[in-house]
Amino acid sequence: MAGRKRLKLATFNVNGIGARLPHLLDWLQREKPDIVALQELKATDQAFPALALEEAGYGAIWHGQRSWNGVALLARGTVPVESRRGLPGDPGDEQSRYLEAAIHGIVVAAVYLPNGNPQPGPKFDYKLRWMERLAGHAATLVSLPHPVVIMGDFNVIPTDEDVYDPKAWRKDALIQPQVREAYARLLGQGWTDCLRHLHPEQRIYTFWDYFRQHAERDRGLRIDHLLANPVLSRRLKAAGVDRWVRLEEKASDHAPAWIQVAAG
DNA sequence: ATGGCTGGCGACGCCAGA
Repeated sequence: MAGRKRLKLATFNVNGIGARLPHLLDWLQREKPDIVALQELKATDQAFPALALEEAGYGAIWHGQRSWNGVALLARGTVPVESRRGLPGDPGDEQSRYLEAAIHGIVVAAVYLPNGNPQPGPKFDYKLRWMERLAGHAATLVSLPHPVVIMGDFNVIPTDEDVYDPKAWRKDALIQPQVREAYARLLGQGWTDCLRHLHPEQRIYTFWDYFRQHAERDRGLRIDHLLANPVLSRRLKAAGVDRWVRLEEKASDHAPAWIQVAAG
C-alpha cells in the first residue's frame, strides 16, 4: 500500500570487518537494513568479504586500507551505484574515509571522520581540515532535488547530552569546541540530525568503550550520526540504535544507528 | 589523574582507536 513501505538506513562502525563478520551477518539477518554504511574495515580491498555479503543478499562497494580506516556501502537486493570515492579537497589524502553512491533512489555518503587525538596536534589539525572539506562537499549535496543522507562515524559528541560524563571527556578531540562548532556549521547548511530530531529529550549512545563494563552500564557517547537533506527529512519516520549488537560477545565498540524513511 | 580494553600486524610488543 502506498505510504506503508519503508526503507531502513543504518551506519555501523565494525572495528575490523575481519573480526566482526559473524556479528555483521547476524545483524543483517535480524534487522534487514536496506542501506548500510560501514566504517573501520581495517582491511585491504582484497580482504573485503564481498562473497559472504552477497550470499547474505547484499551488494557492496568498498574502499579499504591496510590496518586502519576503510568504508563500505551495502545495498539489500541490489548493488550501489558509486558516485564518488574519497573526499574532494586534498589529493594527497591517502586515508579511506569517504564513499558515495546512489542506492534505492537515495544519494548515500558513508563517512569515517578522523578521531583527532591527541589534541592539540597534527592529528587534530587533520580532523578540522577534514571537517572543512566535508562541509565544502556537503554544501553541494544538501540542496540537490534528490534525497541525500550523510551517515557514519563522525567522531563528534555534538552536545553534553550526548556523553555520559562530559568532564571525563573534556580533553578529548571528540568534544572540543572547534569540533562541535564545525559540526554545527555543517548542520546549519540544512541537514537534519535524524536521531536527535526524532528523540530531542532522550539519552542516545552509539559507542561504549571497552573499559569498566561501560556497555553494560550504558556509559556511552553519541558519535555515529545520520544527516538527512530536506528532501529526505520530509520522509523520516523513525530512528534508533540497535544496542543489542554492542552487548554481544566480542562486539565492536559501536552499535548500528538507523533511520526508517518512507519509500520514495 | 590515570589506565583500563581491542584489532591488526606479525610473531613480541606496538600503534591506533575514542
